[in-house]
Amino acid sequence: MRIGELSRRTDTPVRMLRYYEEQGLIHSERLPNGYRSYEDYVVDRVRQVRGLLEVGLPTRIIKQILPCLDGSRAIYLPYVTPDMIATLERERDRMAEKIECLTKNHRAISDYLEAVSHEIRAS
Amino acid sequence: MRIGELSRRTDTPVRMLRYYEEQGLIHSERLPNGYRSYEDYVVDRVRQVRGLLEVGLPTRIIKQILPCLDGSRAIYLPYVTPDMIATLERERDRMAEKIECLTKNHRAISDYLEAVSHEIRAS
DNA sequence: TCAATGTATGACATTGGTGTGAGGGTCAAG
DNA sequence: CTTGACCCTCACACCAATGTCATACATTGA
Repeated sequence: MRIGELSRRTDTPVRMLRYYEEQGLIHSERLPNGYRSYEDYVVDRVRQVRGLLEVGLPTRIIKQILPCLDGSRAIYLPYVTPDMIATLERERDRMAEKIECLTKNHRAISDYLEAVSHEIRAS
Repeated sequence: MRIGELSRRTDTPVRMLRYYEEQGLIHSERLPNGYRSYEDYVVDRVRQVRGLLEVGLPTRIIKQILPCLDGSRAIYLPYVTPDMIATLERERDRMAEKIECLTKNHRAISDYLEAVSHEIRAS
């Protein structure tokens, strides 16, 4: 598919798709006329990238961890450096912290909204 | 306590503490000499603010939801506008999405690291 | 008293993710 | 052949969070 369709299917500005490519997060072939052409799987990848960006990971880190999140991972095992492992462990721990933070605040907001809705019903 | 101690206890640059105050996220009294003076509870608040910033919430939103996360919340109930409720619901839902995304990727990284460590032990 | 440390304000710079627009090709439908 | 929709690259602008620096006052200990 071309960039417009990818943009629609991922609800992502075309500008950003080019940017993600520039940052090495997604890949495209080129049609004879120079247009970018994407494989289907890129749709999912873009969604994943956007999710990770939303939770505060910079593209630099996303680029590093993406290959490990790709399903058929056995291929990558031989290439893993200790450095890479350290990065992954760090990010894994940071993610755990974030999950904890989000969960706590999510519950607090939910409880609050719950209380408010009771209040309204009572008045 | 003064700003230096707060900085140490929250592991936050002094610069940022002043910024958070400017954004209305924390509050300080002033000592006779003009120095900022903080209550103990501000330590926790700063940590909460940093956590929320880390997971991608902008200060504008944090400022809105913080009052609802303060424990003694009954006081705030009468002041809640429908507008505010809408904001809270939106943020609650966005948080849920983020938790899902993080959980998924956290597990993927964990699994990957697990696989790698087995590989290493086997070789 | 002097030096060191902490604090205040204000200004400017940087960074990363975005928005936006200029200027120009491609191509299919009318 | 022209129009309109889509694509290209490049450049400049923007915003929020953060870093850094300059200048100056306060406090404390040698």
